[in-house]
Amino acid sequence: MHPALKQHIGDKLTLSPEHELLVDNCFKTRLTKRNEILVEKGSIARHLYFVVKGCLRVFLTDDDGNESTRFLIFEGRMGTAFPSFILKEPSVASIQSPEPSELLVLSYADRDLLLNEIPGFETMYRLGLELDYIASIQRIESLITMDSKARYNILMQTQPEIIKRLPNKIVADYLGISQETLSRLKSKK
Amino acid sequence: MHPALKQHIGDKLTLSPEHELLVDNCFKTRLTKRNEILVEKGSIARHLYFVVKGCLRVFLTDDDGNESTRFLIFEGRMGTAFPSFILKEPSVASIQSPEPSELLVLSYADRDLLLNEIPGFETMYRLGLELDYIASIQRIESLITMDSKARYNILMQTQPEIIKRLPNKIVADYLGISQETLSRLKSKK
DNA sequence: TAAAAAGATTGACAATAGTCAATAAATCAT
DNA sequence: ATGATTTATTGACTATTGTCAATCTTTTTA
Repeated sequence: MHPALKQHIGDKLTLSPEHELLVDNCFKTRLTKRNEILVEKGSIARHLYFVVKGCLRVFLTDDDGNESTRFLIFEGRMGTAFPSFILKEPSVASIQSPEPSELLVLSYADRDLLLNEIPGFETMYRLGLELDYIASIQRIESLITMDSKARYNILMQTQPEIIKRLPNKIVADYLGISQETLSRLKSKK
Repeated sequence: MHPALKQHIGDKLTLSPEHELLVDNCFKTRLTKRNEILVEKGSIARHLYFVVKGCLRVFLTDDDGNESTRFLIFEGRMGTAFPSFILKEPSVASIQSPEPSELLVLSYADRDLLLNEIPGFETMYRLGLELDYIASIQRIESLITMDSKARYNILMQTQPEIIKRLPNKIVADYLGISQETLSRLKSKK
């Protein structure tokens, strides 16, 4: 099994050699180029992605070409266009890798296989889901209670790698503001 | 078992008589008055709530007394101050019942008991969690991509009961806008 | 049912953030 | 390395939304 994935599982789940092999067979390695699109808006997101190296960006585009970043997924974390993946409906969001990336890809069917076959896997998955849900609740909170400057400061405290690694444009639409506003926040503060 | 809870479980899970009794013993009925506080900000949310009648409001307050509604939970749905419940940390949010309500209350320990004892319970719980997570993702999307009028229109389409049943002030801070702005949206549109 | 409290609306103004446009800086690809 | 492309910054202006205050309406409760 890929060491990064092994580390991700950590002590949350102890796998027998057979189960470890099963996990290993379900996750397929995929390498992407800078800005490569993995899921096109309108198609169904059929995979979960574990980021070994690089990052993924789940983003929305409107008719005027405006983009908004829904989620960013960095090393050691899993994600996808979740509503599409779960509901098996065409995705509102697209997914790209803003940096050249190494991914481990798990299909929906293989996720179900692991959930059904490996004792404890569903519990581990469910605990991860709870944490992701909590993160999204906290993002909602910041959006309904704070102005753009406060949201920027929080982001700087909690996920500085987003600000450091990604272009302003992406940081801005992740915060739900224009890149000009972000540029001004940075110089004023 | 309370018929509303039975309906909620529906065909998602078939319970043996013993397990049905177990579920029934874990959920305790609680009646609340209008605007009664169930969880005070700063305390730990130790329960999950299933709403039989009425509704619950999970909301944030700042030092100036401004309120923001994080979630609204209506009949037939479950919820709580989720980050506090899961992480067992003091809650940033408070919970109140804006209407007189009938609730079925499940403690953290009893939730774990059901997760461990009843085959299929964790899967049902996990599927519910996925749907709640999806709803929160869609809320994030509306907050980062739409202006207040568009958010109001979406809310009108998807959850008109919020607009019909609850005071403007709560609708407004659920949308992340001031009540004056909401009032103007309603008259203009 | 009447008085009191809470909620909703409207106006005037202020503040925040967005848009468009021009320029500067940084990054990429050959 | 250097020209080309993308990204970032800044200015001027506009639009949206928030705040404060006054008034009107509805709801609650004594």
